[in-house]
Amino acid sequence: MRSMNPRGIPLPTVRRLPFYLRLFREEADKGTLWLSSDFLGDRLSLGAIQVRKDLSMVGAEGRARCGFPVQNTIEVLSSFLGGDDYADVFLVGSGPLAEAILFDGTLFRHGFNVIAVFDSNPVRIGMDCHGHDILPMNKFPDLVRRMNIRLAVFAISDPEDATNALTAMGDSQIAGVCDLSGLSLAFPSDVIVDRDDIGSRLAKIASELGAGRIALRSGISE
Amino acid sequence: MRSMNPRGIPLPTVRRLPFYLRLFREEADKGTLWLSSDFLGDRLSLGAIQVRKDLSMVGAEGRARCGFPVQNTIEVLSSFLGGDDYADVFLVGSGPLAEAILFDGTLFRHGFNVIAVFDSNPVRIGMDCHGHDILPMNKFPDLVRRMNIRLAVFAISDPEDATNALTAMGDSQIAGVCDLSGLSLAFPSDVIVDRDDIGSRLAKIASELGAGRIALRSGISE
DNA sequence: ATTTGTGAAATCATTCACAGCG
DNA sequence: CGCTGTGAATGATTTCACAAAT
Repeated sequence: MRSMNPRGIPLPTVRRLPFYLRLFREEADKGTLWLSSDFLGDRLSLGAIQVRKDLSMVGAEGRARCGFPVQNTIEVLSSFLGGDDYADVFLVGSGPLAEAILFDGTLFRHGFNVIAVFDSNPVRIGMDCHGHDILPMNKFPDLVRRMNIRLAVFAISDPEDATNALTAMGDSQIAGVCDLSGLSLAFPSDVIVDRDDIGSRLAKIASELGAGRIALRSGISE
Repeated sequence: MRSMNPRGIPLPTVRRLPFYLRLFREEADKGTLWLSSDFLGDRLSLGAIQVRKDLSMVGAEGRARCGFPVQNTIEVLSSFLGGDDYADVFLVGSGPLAEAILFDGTLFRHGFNVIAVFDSNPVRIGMDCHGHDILPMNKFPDLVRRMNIRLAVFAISDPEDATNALTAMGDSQIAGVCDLSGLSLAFPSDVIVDRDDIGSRLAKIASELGAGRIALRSGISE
């Protein structure tokens, strides 16, 4: 029953981990002591086997007939997710999208902290963005180095402001960026970029649905 | 469990398509006539081979020594992405996240239209959300059916409001949901749900950095 | 009787190697 | 040459089948 997988955890698994953690925490608040992979899978629209594989990857152990112990699994998951030095992030952008990110606390709930907010638009510098002073982009590289920040969220959707901000980031030592701008910005090639936008997600869902229709027509069930 | 799509196009490919389309359109505005897979790959942090494979999947054809014809490829891509009946979507939620989505026009730029905005919080009903009347959730199922809507974006992050909204959606015929709430909501099992939040994306990036992993060329990810 | 745990198999996606064309 | 096109190889992830555990 002792499985270990130190490193080499599938990326899709890593992305699901925060969801498990939150669900475990929710249930902990209700006083639940055990959660089965079946229950977790139902709630997260995943197969039970996938859930068990994922949890076994980070060393979480369950018990036959009971499921996974809530408190212990929370510890395993949160230490895996939060136990590194990637928890502090910079937010680039201070517009509606950036505000939404700060406002709804998604990052915070995942154990990430927005340490500072930057913008390339001179008009916004010095203004307040949910309790953060908006800093000019030219301070970005130096602060990244001095505060040892590795991750940034990029949330400027105006193409011109975005390009300016990108230029300012170019010289920095930032290691990873989550780009929500929906633009095709040419980040330096040594930066790990994770691009996303809602349009592309909807395109994906639409495509999956298209499949459903075909499957129905050809009588392939499931 | 996971179905294939109409033309057997890999889901990750489908998610990259909108990014190609946007880039082609940008370059079209500049008067560019041809784009090489090399150029596209650089801009999107993808390998050139991946770009060619993706484009060939939707039937876009390039020309040796030149690349892909800008106008024609735009037509191929946009007809593939927009040429179905999934372009109209409902937006569930009217808070900061929902406003951000409407404001920065990400959906619109990808060929999706937000047709109506709903909320489960009685206080918000009838208020204005970027030009849309906020409708009560109890109208959701009927309007889904009558307007033949298949996709919804779920953007309520308050757990109680979210749960109420979900209940109201339960009876509807909605086929796919892009859930931005970051909550673990139990959508009906016949609904295709695309769950994601920024926290989970950062966790993924952090993991790539930490494990010193491949990261061959990271890019638009699933 | 259920529910976890896991190697093996299947599925899915990316990258390679090289053919073909302008 | 430079660049596209694609079957084959590789790699990654999910699912299966069943053993082990309580």
